[in-house]
Amino acid sequence: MRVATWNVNSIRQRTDHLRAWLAERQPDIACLQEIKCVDDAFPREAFESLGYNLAVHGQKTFNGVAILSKLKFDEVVIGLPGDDTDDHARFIEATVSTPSGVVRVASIYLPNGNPTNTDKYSYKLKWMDRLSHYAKERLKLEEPLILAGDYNVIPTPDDVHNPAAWVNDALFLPQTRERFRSLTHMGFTDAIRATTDDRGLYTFWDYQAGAWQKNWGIRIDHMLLSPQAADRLTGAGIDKHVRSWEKPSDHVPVYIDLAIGVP
DNA sequence: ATGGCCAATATGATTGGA
Repeated sequence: MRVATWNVNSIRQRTDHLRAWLAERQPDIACLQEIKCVDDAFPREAFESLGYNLAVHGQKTFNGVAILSKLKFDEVVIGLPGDDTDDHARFIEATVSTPSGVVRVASIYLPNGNPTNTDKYSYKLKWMDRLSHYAKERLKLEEPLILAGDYNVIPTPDDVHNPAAWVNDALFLPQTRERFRSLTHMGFTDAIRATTDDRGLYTFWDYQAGAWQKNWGIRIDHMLLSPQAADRLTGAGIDKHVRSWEKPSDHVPVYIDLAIGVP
């Protein structure tokens, strides 16, 4: 089974890119972030015609997440538990059945948090605390679980071209990285880091200042695996070349391969 | 790490992104 994640920065602007990449990489499940439209505006037919089922949690103008799956969904959960007043569309979770059992996947769009002297940063930290609480509960199920998405977290200095330039940024502050580590310490595996120690592996390059051309990138899109998923991990990768396509998203896809058979 | 971008909005300027 292949599972992937991609912040597409508007699904309507990236429909053709996503179709091309799906044909190329052939994921069984793809988590999307920043679809930037309401549910009814999602171009469903473009993906249903490729054999994907869709679970969409959209929002007008901003945010929005979705999951595409070749396997049919058993359950879908909309919204991260823990705060009924949070109206941002940043979380959707689904389960599918395989011959070897259930697989649970979440598509996550964690808040950016800048500027850090505003309530945007406290919202980010609270959101991360909610995510930790949810993750700890889910671990008790002892299922293969993949928490995939745009975390807006640079985990270590090896994950950014110029660490010094990011020390005061919400993506790299100690409190942010501390909360990300709490996820790995409770038992989740960062799939990319489980397969390589290479530096300079990035998933985002800013549109501005020629960041792509200079390879000024950051690694902020992650796939965290429960022990039952990590035990079946056979490979992981970043589709960097997609950033060089015409009119690209500023993020590129990340994918994993699991030793879980699909019909 | 900011000179340089991009997307959505009844839009021609503003907000958000990272």
